[in-house]
Amino acid sequence: MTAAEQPRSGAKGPRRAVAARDRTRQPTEVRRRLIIDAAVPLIAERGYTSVGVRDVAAAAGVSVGTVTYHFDSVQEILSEAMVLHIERYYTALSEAAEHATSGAEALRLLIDALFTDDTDRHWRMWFEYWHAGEQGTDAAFTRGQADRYTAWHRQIHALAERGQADGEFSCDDLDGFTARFAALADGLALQRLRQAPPLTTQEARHHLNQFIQRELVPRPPAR
Amino acid sequence: MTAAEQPRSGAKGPRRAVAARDRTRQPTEVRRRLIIDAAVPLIAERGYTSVGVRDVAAAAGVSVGTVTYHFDSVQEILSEAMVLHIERYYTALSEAAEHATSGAEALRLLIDALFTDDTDRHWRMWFEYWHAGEQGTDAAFTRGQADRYTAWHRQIHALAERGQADGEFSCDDLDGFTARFAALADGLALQRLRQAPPLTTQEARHHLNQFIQRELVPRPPAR
Amino acid sequence: MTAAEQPRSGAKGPRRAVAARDRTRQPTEVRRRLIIDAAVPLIAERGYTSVGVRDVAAAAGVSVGTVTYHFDSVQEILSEAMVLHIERYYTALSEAAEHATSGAEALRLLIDALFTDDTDRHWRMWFEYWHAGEQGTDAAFTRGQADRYTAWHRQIHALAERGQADGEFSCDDLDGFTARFAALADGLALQRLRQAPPLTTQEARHHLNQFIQRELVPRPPAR
Amino acid sequence: MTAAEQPRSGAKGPRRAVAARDRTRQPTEVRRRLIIDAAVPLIAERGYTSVGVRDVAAAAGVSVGTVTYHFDSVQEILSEAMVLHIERYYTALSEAAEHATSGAEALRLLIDALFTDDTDRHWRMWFEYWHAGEQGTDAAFTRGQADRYTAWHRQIHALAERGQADGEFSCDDLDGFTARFAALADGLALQRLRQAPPLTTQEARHHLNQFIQRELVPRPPAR
DNA sequence: TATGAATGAGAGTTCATTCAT
DNA sequence: AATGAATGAACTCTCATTCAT
Repeated sequence: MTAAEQPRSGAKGPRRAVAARDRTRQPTEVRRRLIIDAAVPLIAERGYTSVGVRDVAAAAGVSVGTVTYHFDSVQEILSEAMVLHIERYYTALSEAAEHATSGAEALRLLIDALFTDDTDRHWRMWFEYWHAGEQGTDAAFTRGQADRYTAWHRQIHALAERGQADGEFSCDDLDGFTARFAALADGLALQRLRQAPPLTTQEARHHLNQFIQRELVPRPPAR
Repeated sequence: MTAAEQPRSGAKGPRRAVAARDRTRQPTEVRRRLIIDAAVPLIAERGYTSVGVRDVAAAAGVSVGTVTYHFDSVQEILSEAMVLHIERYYTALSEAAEHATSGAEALRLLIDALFTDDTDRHWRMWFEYWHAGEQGTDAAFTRGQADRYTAWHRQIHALAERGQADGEFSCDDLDGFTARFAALADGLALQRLRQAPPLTTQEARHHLNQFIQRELVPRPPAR
Repeated sequence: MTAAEQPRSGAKGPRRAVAARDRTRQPTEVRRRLIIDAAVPLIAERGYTSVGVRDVAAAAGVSVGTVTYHFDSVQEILSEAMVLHIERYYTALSEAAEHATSGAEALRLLIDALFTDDTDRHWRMWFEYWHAGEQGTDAAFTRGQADRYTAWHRQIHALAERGQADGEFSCDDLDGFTARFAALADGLALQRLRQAPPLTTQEARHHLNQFIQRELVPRPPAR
Repeated sequence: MTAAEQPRSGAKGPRRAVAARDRTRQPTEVRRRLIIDAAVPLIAERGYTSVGVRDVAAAAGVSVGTVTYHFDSVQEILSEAMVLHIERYYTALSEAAEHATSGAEALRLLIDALFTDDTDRHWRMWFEYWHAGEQGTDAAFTRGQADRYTAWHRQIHALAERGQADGEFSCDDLDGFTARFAALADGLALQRLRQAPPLTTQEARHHLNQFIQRELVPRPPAR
């Protein structure tokens, strides 16, 4: 899934691709997608500021010319790669929550999906995405970020609302809960990625569960 | 407010240090410090990946040669600048908490100091620092980050412990509280810096206060 | 403190310049001039669109980094090189005319200086300069061109006026004469550079002399 | 007026031919001509060094592949486009002169046709053509240029000769007159295209008419 | 005949680092 | 200690050309 390893052997010479290059032709949309897919792990591993067209080209198994033929700039590639990955992640989270039979269970499933052993790269990417918005990027990118943030908040909000509507628990400040939940998740991810020793996924989930227990007061099932 | 820009209107050729005449000699440590101080605002504003030796030199009013004379690499300058700034910030937070007469008040003061109108640059720097650890940086830097994180946690822990010892409130999981508090603070800062509209400082403080109210159960003063 | 030293030792082929490069240091203004001087013949021979930084660097005996250190862009180098050369040429023409004792003689000397065996490169450069103004270049460049054109016309005009004032010849339309003289000179240069067989310098001068004979009616010396 | 621009608003990825659907097949000669015709205005507007295969393809409404299928190189396209345009122009000039009933009138008509409000693009193209011969171009191109120059001179020469044969005026040096006339026309065109303020078409014609008045001494109609 | 994806050499530019002064 | 000219590797991007379809 990650790979994209390029032998890139000792090859000092003309730096040809390994064997006689495939030179397989792909419709633009397909090739674009292949390139973006190849860029995702690079960004997750090295950080978007350290990824260049040559890296992407090598990872995608095409020439630099091919990369620049399909994209207007590196920025475009990196942005699309980050966005693609982020959206994939959120889609996965949504799906996890959809299987629930109640709001409370949905939140629990969401928490379980938020921190597993292979969500680290997602979080890494998420913070790369976050950091990329800091400067230099255009308005569209920034707006996209804000939109994604909003959508994520809305999803949390909806689940909490559903639980409340179903009478599972009560909460006097749904918006506040949402903001705190989202913030806590982000902050725990930071701890997992930076602290030594890192927060375990289990601990991260535990903290979130503790949190909702305190914020969402369980209501006794209607008699 | 910070700027340090070079007017450089119609000028051609290489940029030069602003004041070339006052070639004041400074003891190494003094000069190092002056340079680092000049680098701090640059990083906060542009991000550390966008700050070069020339920028630092210009901001410090010295030549590039002077900068590289005192430092082994750009990395060194940027690392030290970030560390310096972070430590300053935490020192300020500590001092804010020290004026308290009780653990509970100390936590409140800490929260007040965490989000004010001029803590944005500190948070920005904090996330730059955080992001810088992602890759490329050496072990020492990474260790320093972890240490700083630990120290910050210890401080929160100590305040909570103090409150508990004084019987102000009770908490059955001080370590857990600490982790969640730190995470929540980081996550709220992320929201403040990226969301549209941004979280206000007031809201951020409110969320933290709500959080400790729920986590630290107040105990009636001993009769 | 930070280290992060890159060994960088094993460097396979550092690809140093041929011999131990001089690495002679020059004040910016001197180096700029050396580079521009090196660029002039390149432009005259290959045309300004075919001259790149690497060519200029090689011709000037410095590295590309040195070239870009002293100039903001290739455009800047090429523009300055063309301007420098053009101005040198016109200065030479002015000096040639200055030695004359009368307006009529001045015009003859001017014509002699306009077409000699080593004015071809000047004309070539002139047309490069002319062509460079066609598009893409900024307003300052275009204005400079117009100014230079005007100055050249003024010079011709002044000489003709002097001859008329001295009673050497009469001309009822000095401005018209000027425009035609300048145009004829340019047009003859075009023929010299492109026609097969090329117009000889002698022929070019002859045409100009014929022209002034027809335009400037000699007046019998006052009796 | 010419444009041929691609709207290409927010589009990402490679540019495509405008109308991809009407993949009409054309005999080689027809397609070549269509492509060359499309290239002409591009050269006149941007200069031949700024015109690429993609531009030509877009302007011709075909793919890059089609362009390179019909031509061996960009140079070939641009050369042919310039030649085509130049020849068209000279043909128009010839026709203008043909309607005359005498050599003198023919010259006047020629002058009128040389500078009108829509000859600017022709002159621009002419100088592009001229400049293109400077370097890089092959022998055939250079020879073609010389031939065209010669033909143009021959035409002027013929008209002057006719006038002289008809006894309209006398000229003791027809070759010299021809060279000067051609040179003057070129030089005036340069002034029109570069001077600020530009020479008006009226002035340009006036200068040429003045010139022939001085060079071709009118002879009283035979009694 | 026509297409357009693929290529790679080469362009201009940036910039951390070196080092003679 | 301080300077700033010099360096060259590495970057992104352009573009004529190739070629499978």
